[in-house]
Amino acid sequence: MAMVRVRFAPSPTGQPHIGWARTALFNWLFARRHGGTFVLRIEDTDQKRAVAGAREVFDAAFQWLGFTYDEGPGRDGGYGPYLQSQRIESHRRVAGELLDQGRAYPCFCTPEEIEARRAEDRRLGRPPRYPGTCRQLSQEERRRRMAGGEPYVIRLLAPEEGSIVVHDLVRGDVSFDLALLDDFVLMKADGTPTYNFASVVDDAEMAITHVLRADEHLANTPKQLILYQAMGRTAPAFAHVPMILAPDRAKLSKRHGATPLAEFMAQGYLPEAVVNYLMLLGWNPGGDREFLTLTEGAQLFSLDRVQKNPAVYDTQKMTWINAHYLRQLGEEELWQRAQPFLTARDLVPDQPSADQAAYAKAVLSLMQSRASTLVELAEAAAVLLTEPEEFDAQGVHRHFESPGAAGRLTALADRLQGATFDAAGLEAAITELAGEMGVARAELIHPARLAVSGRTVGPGLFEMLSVLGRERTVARLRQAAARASS
RNA sequence: GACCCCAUCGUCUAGAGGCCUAGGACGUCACCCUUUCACGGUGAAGACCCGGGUUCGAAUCCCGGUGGGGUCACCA
Repeated sequence: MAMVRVRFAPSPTGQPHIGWARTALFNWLFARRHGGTFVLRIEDTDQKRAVAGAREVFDAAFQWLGFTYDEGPGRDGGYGPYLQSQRIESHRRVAGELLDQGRAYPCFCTPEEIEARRAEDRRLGRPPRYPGTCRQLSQEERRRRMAGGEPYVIRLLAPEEGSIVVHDLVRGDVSFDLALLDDFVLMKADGTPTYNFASVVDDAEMAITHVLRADEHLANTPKQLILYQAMGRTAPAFAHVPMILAPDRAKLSKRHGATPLAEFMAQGYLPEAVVNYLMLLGWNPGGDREFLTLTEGAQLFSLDRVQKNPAVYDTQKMTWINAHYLRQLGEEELWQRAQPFLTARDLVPDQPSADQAAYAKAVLSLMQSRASTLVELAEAAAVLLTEPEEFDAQGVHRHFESPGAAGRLTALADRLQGATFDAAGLEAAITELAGEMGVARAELIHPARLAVSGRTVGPGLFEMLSVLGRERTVARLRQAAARASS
């Protein structure tokens, strides 16, 4: 295979979301797998909807995801410009050539006329189709009206019969009836290109070899194919990957289910987990693998294992994958990742001292297997990082309001004052005290957990106390004793 | 509505005519581990959309239905 060049061509509108990331990812994986180039092109043709700063937003998204484009805005590979709006000269030139060759023609119909016609078609149950009014115009009339400054669009002179086959790398051959294609618009009256036209000109000029995009574009492909024919250029290969659907099976949209990446970031998802999940949504390397890194994916990716049917995305599974990656982080790494979430909640200062950092790390490790996201981790860590304020109501009833509760807590505080503060030492001390008092260990353990954390659930008590340290432990026990029943 | 795509547990999927008594994972439910909660372990429930063919044999091939999705712009 010749040098593979793929492109990801988002419009600058809105936030990068889950579908955005999946399409970018598949393109990147394909490029890597074949030693090719992954190009980013921003389709900002529609200036009305252009959003300033899109490039920075995209770069931030790529940086978070952990992979990025080889060529694109600010990363010239000799096939620029990478902003579609900057290729306007080419769009006009090619449109002019098509006009000169008689493969396209100016159309002076007004939008109102077209719309009326379309409404009529719909009413009669006919496929809406441009009737070809301006097809018949003589060269003289065209020249005259164009020179006269009458507004016009440029339409492709599309073939009227026959069929065209898309050789799709995921779906196989898909045939379309050309009689159903009308003379679609190439250049709008304002002199800017339409999507199908700009996209084709750009792909051709950028020497794109494979177009991997979402399934929703499959129906556009015959238009693009006849455009390549009209331009006398070889079309790239196409591969339409299945769409990602919202949990209710509806198409993802800004308003519906297309969760922005920024939100996953804010919710404390790890990018490697999101990427792992996305990679396996609509593709799999065969077998039972659930965990895959970008590097592994880049070695294994192949279009013939891309699914044909759309995939509903399910946050539960992504959360599970996230929890898996979270548990695998070492203490230092965990701290690095969690720190922003801790400082955002004022659980550690912006510039923690060595002691504060060490304590936070120990707490994080303690909570690591009990959280699925960094947000959950921070919330779990808060229990030990701050003084307990609220105590679990049922726990209070059971452990603080039982007869002798205060006495047990005080006795425990007294005993732990002089205990060795590691898990083994604490266990020995508590076991011994329970024996002396003639109560089950649990009679001390449960009230103690509630006393130091305010919760009835959490890490093993001995580990928790050893992390908490003597001072905090004893203080919290005494405070709890004060409010418990004697 | 027309055109196109698709169809395996609730979800993601394995499955390329006999290996399928349809496998795995998430989720759900039990049990084990245990000082609680997680983690981990074990197990259970849970699917080939329907109907016709083809074949000795079909989840796998063909046809038809049904269902879901997409596209039908001077949006991208």
